[in-house]
Amino acid sequence: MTDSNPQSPDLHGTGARTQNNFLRDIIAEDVRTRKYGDAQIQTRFPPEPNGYLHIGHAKAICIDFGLADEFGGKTNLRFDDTNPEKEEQEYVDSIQKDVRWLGFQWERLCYASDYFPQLYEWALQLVKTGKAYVDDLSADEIRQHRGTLTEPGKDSPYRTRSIEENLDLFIRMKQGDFPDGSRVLRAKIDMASPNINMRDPVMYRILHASHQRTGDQWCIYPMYDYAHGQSDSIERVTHSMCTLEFADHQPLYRWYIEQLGIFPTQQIEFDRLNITYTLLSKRKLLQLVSEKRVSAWDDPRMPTLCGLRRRGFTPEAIRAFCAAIGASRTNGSTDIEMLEHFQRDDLNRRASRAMAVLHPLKLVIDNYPADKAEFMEVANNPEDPSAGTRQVPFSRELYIEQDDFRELPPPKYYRLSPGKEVRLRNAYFITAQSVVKDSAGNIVEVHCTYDPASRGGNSPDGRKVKSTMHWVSAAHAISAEIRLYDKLFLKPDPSDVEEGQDVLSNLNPNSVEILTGAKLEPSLANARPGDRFQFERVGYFCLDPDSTPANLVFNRTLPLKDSWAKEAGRQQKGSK
RNA sequence: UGGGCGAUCGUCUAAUGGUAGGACAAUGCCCUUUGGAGGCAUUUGUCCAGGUUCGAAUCCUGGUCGCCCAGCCA
Repeated sequence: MTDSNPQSPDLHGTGARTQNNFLRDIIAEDVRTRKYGDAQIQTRFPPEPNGYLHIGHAKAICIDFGLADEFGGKTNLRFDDTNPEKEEQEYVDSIQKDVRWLGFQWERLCYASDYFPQLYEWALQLVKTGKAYVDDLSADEIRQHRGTLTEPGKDSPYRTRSIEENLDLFIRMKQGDFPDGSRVLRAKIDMASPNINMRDPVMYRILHASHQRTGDQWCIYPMYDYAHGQSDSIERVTHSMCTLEFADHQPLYRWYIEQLGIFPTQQIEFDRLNITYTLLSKRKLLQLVSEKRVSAWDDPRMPTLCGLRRRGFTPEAIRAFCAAIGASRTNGSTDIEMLEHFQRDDLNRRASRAMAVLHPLKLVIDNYPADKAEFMEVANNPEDPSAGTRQVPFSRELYIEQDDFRELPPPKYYRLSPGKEVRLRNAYFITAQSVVKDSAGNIVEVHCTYDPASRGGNSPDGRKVKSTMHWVSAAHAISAEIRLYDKLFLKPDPSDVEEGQDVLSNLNPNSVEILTGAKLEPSLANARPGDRFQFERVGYFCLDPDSTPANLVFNRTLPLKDSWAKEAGRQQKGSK
């Protein structure tokens, strides 16, 4: 951090420094010049309740809530519920839950539907001042009249209707005199505008649909473009942050606000979040769910907040990630490693350690008494002494990881092999002596001897070992189901598909692997759903809600970084 | 080929006419009772061409490339 690169303080207790960005600059300047007088900074997070929130929304939430908070302002949660055909209460509920889980509290809970009466009054006003008209053209005809990107549109034949007729027709639209799709209310702006959004945009459509909040009270519904800017204005939102694709709509929002003479909210657009190997489109995520390519919205492979939560991700890590990526107006794609880094960083500091053997291999200590068992004192988190210690049982027969033994060790393999001495973490030094194989030649047991003087993991003679391995006592171990998750998509850009294919063709067929024979240290029997652990030398895991005392289920949040895997990969590559 | 927006290490992002910096990733070394974590070091960048200026990532001109817009979706 240098003087020429000032950064904001650590705002959310995430430990991550927040990058300066142009949004903060704009707000800071508006505060400095007292653009809004004594009024506080007001922002809003405006989701449509038509799906579950994902990590892309987390970025927007952190911007909307974070920036307001930084300048002593407030943020409303507003549901942009103007399309009853796609919206559901289930989504309204999940969105509130996810925003809270992320760690934010809204000032007011609002709904665009709360403004339907006001919006209707304003529409009446625009009709009366000749700024809006009822169009009888069909959707198809309206499209044909709209022109193209390079050609201007043509006026609708109904554009010159009298104010009286427009008023009568619009009122009757609202009364339910007409069927769906028969007419719309349009703003009278400019069919030749180079900005297509200004070519007499539709304000209201007839929809005899029941709305999740207003029921059958309305049969005309405002378009998003007619509702959004005014909703911001009603809430006296000072800074309305949204994604880049809405930049073209700004002139329209301003037009409505000017015609109506209401509070002018300032809209500022920033770039949408993209992450490699990840799909961030509500429509496509809905497709994954409805076509059962994943188990549900909260499938741990989903980038939804509920999916990430179930996977074991923490709100602190997601906030730190969002702070680190900042915001700009550049289209790009953030490496998934960045997200994973902040999650590992958080869990490394906070997660309790435990020993778990995913692929068990029996280890027998020949010179350890068969009837003996002792308890080893083990640190719950070496990064955090205040996390305390626990007692872990040790006995003659243990399980170790299959990967931790090689009869013929490759170069730079430091783990157990015949004649080699290693340390069992927090226990003893052992030396491999022999193996037992089944009829197929598979190693089913490794026999070793231990050094009783090395209890706790150090030899009094100062002898060093190259490797430390985790273990669980066979007699005391508990079993669990382990779900190993990997990337849902094969390509960095999932939408990079062959002609005629869709994103589903890029689905990773091995995005989940279920292990049923894992052996865990007994303390893990007390875990509760949502509890997160680091299984030492393996990765971060989280107890799944599917878990029962009789069948524990752990989700792998992320594997630990594994420099041996990298070395082994290098060796394999080199030998080809 | 209309309009809008943009282009800085491999990736994300700072520098607002004055030393191109940080994070992720990568590489090497050190350390380690997790081949984890940590420490140190290193590599890589201003889209191109002109111009203005003592000085340009920043300002100007002209290109190039990318994204968004033709829902009665949001």
